[in-house]
Amino acid sequence: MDAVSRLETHHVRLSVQRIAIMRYLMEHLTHPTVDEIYTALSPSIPTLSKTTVYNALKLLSEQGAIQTLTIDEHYTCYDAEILPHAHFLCKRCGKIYDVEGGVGKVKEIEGHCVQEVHAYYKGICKDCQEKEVFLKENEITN
Amino acid sequence: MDAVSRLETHHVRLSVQRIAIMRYLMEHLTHPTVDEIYTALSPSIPTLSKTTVYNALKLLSEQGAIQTLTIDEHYTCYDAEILPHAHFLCKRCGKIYDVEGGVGKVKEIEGHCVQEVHAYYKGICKDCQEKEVFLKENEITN
DNA sequence: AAATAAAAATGTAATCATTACAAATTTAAT
DNA sequence: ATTAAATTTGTAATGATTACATTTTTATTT
Repeated sequence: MDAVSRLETHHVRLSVQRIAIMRYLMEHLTHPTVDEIYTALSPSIPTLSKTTVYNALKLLSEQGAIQTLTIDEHYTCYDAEILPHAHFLCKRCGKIYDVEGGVGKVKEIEGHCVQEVHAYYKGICKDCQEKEVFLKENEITN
Repeated sequence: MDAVSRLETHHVRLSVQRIAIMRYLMEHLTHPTVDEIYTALSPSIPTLSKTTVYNALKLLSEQGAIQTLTIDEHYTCYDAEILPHAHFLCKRCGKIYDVEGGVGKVKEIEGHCVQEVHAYYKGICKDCQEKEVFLKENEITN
């Protein structure tokens, strides 16, 4: 499914900016931030405003076309993968990984209507653990 | 277990401010924000600085004496309940509920070392759904 | 108890992500 | 082409969080 179809499916009116943002997210499943998206699209859309990126992401998220991740305390990031899945935030490098499994999709829990299910894991990722071993072996400190 | 013991268990050096903050969190499991804590403790500790609250919460969280919740996009809140449990954020009223069950405690997932497990649900809480019915019955709009 | 050094608290200023808002532009329909 | 509504844009404001220098507290030693 392409970006335009995704927007139409979720009843988002089309615009050059929205399509570009939606497509960027679908092609970059790395959970980018507003700044990353803005910086990446600025060259091809020179008039693009950061406010537009904020507005578009807010709308897309509200309409369910994308997912908003508030895993990191410092900034929000976005995910075009809308099927329920869990994330892993590396506290060392800040990278966010998708992980298999995670919590099941419940519609209701203890009387509350569940619209979104988020499962967050935090720790030290595989890559950083390997670097850690290397650093220790070579007596290098941070 | 009292506040002082909790701090000592997690190797946090004692101070009047840290004890007060720790005790406040243990007595108010409502996931308060920095502002709520600061406002609540200011009368009894008139010299209290908001920076101190930030510093203390950061340290307590790093030491595992409390849990930091980044469920809400707008502000961070804190929880003295450190046993793994899931939360439910009501998108209507902003209240955060503790919910039973949630994700299991895994130590490792796909090679990543898991230090914290967070499960977030978002939706409309029971209370708000009931108010919604009331509003519709009486033709009152937001 | 006085002296000393380390740790912690304090207050102000700075930072930075996000939002508000008004003006300009674009889109879609008539 | 006209018109109205929606969208984009840029600037300014907001507000949570952090940096940092100073002051105060705490714990230890003499």
